[in-house]
Amino acid sequence: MESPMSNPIETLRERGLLQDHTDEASLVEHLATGRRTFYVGFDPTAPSLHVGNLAGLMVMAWLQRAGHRPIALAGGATGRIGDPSFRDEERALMSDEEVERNLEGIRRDFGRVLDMSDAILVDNYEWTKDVTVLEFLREIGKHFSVNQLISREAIRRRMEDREQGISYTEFSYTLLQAFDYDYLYRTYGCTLQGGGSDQWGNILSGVDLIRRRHGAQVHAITWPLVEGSDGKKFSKSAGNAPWLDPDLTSPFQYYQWWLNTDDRDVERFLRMYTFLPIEEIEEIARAHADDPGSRMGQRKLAAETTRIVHGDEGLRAAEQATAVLFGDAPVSQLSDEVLAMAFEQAPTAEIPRSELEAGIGLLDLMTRVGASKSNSEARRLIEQGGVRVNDEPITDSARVVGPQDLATATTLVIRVGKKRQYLARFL
RNA sequence: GCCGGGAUACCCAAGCGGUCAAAGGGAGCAGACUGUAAAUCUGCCGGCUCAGCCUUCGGAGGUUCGAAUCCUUCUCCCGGCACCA
Repeated sequence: MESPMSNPIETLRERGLLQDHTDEASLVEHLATGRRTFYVGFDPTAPSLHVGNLAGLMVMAWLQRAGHRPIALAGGATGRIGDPSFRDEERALMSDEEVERNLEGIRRDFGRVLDMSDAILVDNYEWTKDVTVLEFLREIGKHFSVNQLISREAIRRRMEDREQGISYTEFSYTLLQAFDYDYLYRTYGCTLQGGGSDQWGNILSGVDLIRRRHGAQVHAITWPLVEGSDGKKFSKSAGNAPWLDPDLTSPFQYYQWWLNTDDRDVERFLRMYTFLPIEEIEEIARAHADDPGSRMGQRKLAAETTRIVHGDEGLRAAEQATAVLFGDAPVSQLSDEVLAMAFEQAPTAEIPRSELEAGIGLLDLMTRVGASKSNSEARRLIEQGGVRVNDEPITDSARVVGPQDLATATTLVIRVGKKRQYLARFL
């Protein structure tokens, strides 16, 4: 923990974590003159947070380091509604069980990045579920002008889209979020809300609501929505954004994901996703530019981001697995123990030894290990020359593996392309 | 409730009786190049016991030698109108 900073806003700005904010002078002053409480909300739309949520966690961490108290809000209520902002489609409502299950995982994720001994964790379902419609309309709805709401870009876009439209439910989303801010203001003295830049409108709804109901000025900040230079690298739909939960994405896989960062994004991401001093980052960026082939920027980025989420232990495992699976040494020269370690980090399957003795079709094995979704896909990969067993390229899709193919006493490595590695262990 | 529009593979989107496992784009995957980059080029991209076969075009049924394409019906989405209050 660092000593409190007088101006965390400036820190966020130089970190590339600041997009919009309410009046800077009063916001800076506010943060400099006392320990404040702020909140950031997360929707429980998935069983874990992923790197797309990391910017928010980093902002929270910086503010926490500056001596302020974070409230992590899990959107159990709002998540049941669905935020229409900049979505082109009405979101499907999630079941209660699904929301509950997701909240569990998300709670754990906060602890990976924040110091939870000085943080508050809330679920807005708690204070929303018993509010009556009448009460809500009288106390909250009264303060909102529909004229204003429909002029908002996020909503207007949906209203103008003849194909989609917007339901009253989603239209009300911003009121609910404003209600959250109002509640946290009253209950915890929360005076700052942060969110991705798409949340700017929703956050301001809360700021306005609190001014109207309590005559108090509270604040808002947003950070930019992050995209890789190659487009939608961080979106879940791209299917490759790693989870923070090590059970869903191992530290090794997490590390590898960062290691594959585009050159153009390295410096920006070092600023956003690590706590390294700016000077050090600039130095790394310079060194990286001199010799991009060494990818020292990516290495540093991967190391730091992995450490933040998975700790020193996780980082060590990731680096060791990387050394093993991407090292120069033929896998057949590795010890069974070393491979077993990597085994913990890469996608794997355990298979009875007897099956190996009898001979297993490579297509079948690939599918079981997760290297392919189907035999057809496995066949294609082999025919395209993308598959190796240990270090041996395979071109025969009818190939059957047996005991002689083991790299070590119990393990065999299936490699697809240059980056994907799968282990099969025979016990 | 009525009228009209729509539902196609991961996403967008063609198709409108056979030549459709289904154009095109995006995403994704593999190969070449390389730095486990970027850009570019090439191939793949429903499944299978893979020169062939099987299952797909919201669900169910029907017409036809033959349907993603026609008919009936159901579900859901969108828009307009009406009704209720």
